[in-house]
Amino acid sequence: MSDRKISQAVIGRLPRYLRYLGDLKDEGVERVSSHELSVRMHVTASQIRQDFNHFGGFGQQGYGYNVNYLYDEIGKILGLDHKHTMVIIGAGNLGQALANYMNFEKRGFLILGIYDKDPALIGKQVRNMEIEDITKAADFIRKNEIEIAVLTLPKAGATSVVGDIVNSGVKAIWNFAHVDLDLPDNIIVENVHLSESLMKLSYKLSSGNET
Amino acid sequence: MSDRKISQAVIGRLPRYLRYLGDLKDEGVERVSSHELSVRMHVTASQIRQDFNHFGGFGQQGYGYNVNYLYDEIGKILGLDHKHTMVIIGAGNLGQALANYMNFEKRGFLILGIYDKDPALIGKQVRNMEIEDITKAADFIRKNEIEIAVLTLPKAGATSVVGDIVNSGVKAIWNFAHVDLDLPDNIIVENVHLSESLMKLSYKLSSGNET
DNA sequence: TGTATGTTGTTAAAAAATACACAATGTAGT
DNA sequence: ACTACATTGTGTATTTTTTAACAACATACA
Repeated sequence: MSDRKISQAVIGRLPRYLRYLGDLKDEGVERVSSHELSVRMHVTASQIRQDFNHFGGFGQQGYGYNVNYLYDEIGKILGLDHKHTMVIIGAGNLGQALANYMNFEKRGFLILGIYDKDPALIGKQVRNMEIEDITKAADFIRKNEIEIAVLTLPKAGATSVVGDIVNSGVKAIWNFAHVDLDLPDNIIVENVHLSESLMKLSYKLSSGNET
Repeated sequence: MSDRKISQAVIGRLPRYLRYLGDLKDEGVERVSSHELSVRMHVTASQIRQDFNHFGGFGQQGYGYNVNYLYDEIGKILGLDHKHTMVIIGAGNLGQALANYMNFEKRGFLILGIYDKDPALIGKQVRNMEIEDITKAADFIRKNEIEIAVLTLPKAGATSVVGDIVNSGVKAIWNFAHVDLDLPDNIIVENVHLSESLMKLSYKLSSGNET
């Protein structure tokens, strides 16, 4: 119960629950108990129940959870029950890779534009789109009420471009640039810092050897 | 002090400290106090001091921290004071994008091979490498004592390939596939689940609107 | 219908992470 | 050398997160 602020930790676990429930669905499993799920996922059953209870509790005593129902409910919580529109800002290697990645579309994330400032890239075909001049991005976002801007630019470019993008009314930024964007509170930011992930890996490599 | 197990939370913050210290270096700043840093980074000064103290404390009372020294020390903790070797398993869009991403090399992460099973990709030039048949990967890892395998494969491919890779003596896996790899304890795994990141973004979009 | 069993939702306890507070100690200026 | 000031390292308190425990309730079978 309670609509109190859900902690980041809980939210961060939801996509993983969804993935395992998807697997169960594919296996044709109809019901699952928190205990069974805990064994599969290597977490405690208690945590699973606590997590689900933040949203009201989806189970039934003596029965467990209905896999399909739970899958749908978590999907709704994560906003996967409706479409989201995105544009990619920065058509370098990573930007193009994301544009080509089909799975986002399956989940309802539609990529409607890809932009760059490099004249050598503008006009190039990527999947079903043509890379356009980055100066046209803000206008496109405004006209089409795009929700999400994906920032796949080098550090320097990111900070200079982000102002225009934000002013165009975009609601969220999926940020792959190596900077912490300083944005108004109403703009949602989700960072993906690949190099930080790699450094964590490197830490584990180095610290593990000492033992 | 103390070499007790450092929590994931602390380790996860180190790369960000490093980034800000790098910025300070670039600005020519010689010393910084935990308070100054806390203002820049939007965290508490207390947390900064606590974090650094896990590794012995790098500061001086009445003075603060020497930027260059602290930068180097954190770099060492993260294992950035020596080179790391990697191969990329899966030469799709993402694999190629990572291969082309120069910044890893600057940090000492050397990409020495890229592999795929798709005959249409094998032989293709990516940066300074040629995509090779995935069946050759394990041998190359063994001979060259490669530390890190980057897994940029679809789900199905990942699970079938990972056994050979692990047997070849690789120490760590940087996993971009949408699976939780079930591996021996001595293998280090760092996951990058892009779709989970996007779902978190989506959650924030959906939950924010209700308020 | 009744009883044994299974499993949740939820309360309570334990553990972990974060923030506070300050003595100890160094700096810098006179 | 002395004093005023700055800032760390660290012990303690607070908050958050995780785990354990169990009453309440549904199921399933006799």
